[in-house]
Amino acid sequence: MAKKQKEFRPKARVPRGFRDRLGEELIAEKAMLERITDVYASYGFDPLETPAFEYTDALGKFLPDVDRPNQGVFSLQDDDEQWMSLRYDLTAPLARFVAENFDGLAKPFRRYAVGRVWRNEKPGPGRFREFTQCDADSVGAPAPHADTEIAMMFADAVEAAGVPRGDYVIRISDRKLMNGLLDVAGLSGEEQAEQRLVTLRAMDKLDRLGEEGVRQLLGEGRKDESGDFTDGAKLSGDQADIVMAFMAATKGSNEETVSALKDIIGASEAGQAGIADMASMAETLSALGYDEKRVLLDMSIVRGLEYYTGPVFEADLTFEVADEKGRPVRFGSVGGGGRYDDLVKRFKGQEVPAVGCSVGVSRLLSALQAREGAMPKATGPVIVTVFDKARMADYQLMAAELRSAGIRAEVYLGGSNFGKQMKYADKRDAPVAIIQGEDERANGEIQLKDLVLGAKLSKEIEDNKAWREDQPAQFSVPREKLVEAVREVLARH
RNA sequence: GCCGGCUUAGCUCAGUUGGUUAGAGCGCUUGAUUGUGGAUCAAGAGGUCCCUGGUUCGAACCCAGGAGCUGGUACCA
Repeated sequence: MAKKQKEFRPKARVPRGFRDRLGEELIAEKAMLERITDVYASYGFDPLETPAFEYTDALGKFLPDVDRPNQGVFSLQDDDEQWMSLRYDLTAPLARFVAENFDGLAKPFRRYAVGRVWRNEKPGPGRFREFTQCDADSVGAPAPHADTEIAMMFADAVEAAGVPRGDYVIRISDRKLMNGLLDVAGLSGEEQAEQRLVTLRAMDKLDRLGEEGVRQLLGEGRKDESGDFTDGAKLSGDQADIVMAFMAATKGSNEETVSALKDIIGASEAGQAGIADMASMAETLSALGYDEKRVLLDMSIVRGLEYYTGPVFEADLTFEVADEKGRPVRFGSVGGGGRYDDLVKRFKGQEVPAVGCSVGVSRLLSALQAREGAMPKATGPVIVTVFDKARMADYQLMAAELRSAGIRAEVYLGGSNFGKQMKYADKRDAPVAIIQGEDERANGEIQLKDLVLGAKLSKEIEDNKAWREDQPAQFSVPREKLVEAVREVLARH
């Protein structure tokens, strides 16, 4: 490299599907997480934290193969050649933890967890490759009572997160009901595995595609708006009728839904078991005051296909919001959960029943934000302006006094003149600026500028000169009254 | 993954039927105001016109490939 090369400048950019977050959003999310985990804790769940990485085989089905080691998950090979992956949810790590520490844990083991998870897939609106989940799970408790508790707590958590009652609904179905349906529809044979999958996926799309779209997917297939064709399940007309009737068993009342289900899939053994669990859950929930407005049996809920073995839940927002271009946005699911009796078995060989729920915090937060418009700006710190750098200690002392009184405060440490310092305070959303120049110091005083009031008054500003001379939002107080005066101004707004 | 649209200043976008110095609004910087943010006025900075290759005397514009964004769809533990 004798020749001088053009200096390499990396492009400053965030990776696809990831994002930077700051200020108000983080503060709001932290508060939301705290409210949710308070609910979990109040039900007797304890916190657990597990690492971001797990050995890939512990995580489950995504064993990296030579061709696509990162399909769905982010994976890398440790220096001992073992594959590790970033966790894609908090449930698989829980199963690993329980299996690893099984003998020492009180069963049922009840834990909640907050953590980031990563998925290596196409990002979309409101879908990122890194996001935060907030889960609670009971391990070692069989259906249906633990499931009922989770459903109830799930509703409480969504409400605590800030969704008013009536603006969400927890929809519940049961994997056993679906097995019953597949029995009755004659789809339980070995060779029909593929058809079963396609059928369940089609059912999951009822809310989005409507009856007509789902019927197409149950039959030959469906062409979407972009002209892309999706292969269908190729069911016969009779089979499709049964599936549609199953979903139509979803009534406004859980009791009616249960009774309608008996007619459709009561003939199947698996179906009966599912119906019994649903009936028990619905009855208990209703006795506890969780009626259909909060918890609704809904036969179109499918959720992930891999590990659920019993009841499955989904939390849906029922209000509509518009995006910044005025188009309606469907937020849909902001969390889910269900029963997974076989997850720990993968490690232990021994069946360990488990059930849990998960709130997608970032999604929920952006939904609430979209509805309520921009979040109220967080108030910035009090800014102590600097006139004379030689007297920095005086300014720092003022800030220190404010801090020990519990008020956020910072001394301006940039290099700019006084006008710029005011601009800085403005941009930081500071409520108050503290000013002490030569004159104030000589009198043992400081000036307080009420920036919030000033902003309000400035709406009527016409003559900048008069404005500057009057300084209506500014007043002097004795130096020793600093904290008291700031408190007073803060209390105004 | 598949199908479409888009990519020009920090942001929102105009423009060029292929021709010399590529524009606006907002924002930013500086000044009018050596000690006062938000109004007003003035000046200024800021662009590999997404990347690579091709066609052409000449490409930001046309063509091909790629990337990113976006909408739909598929998958989603």
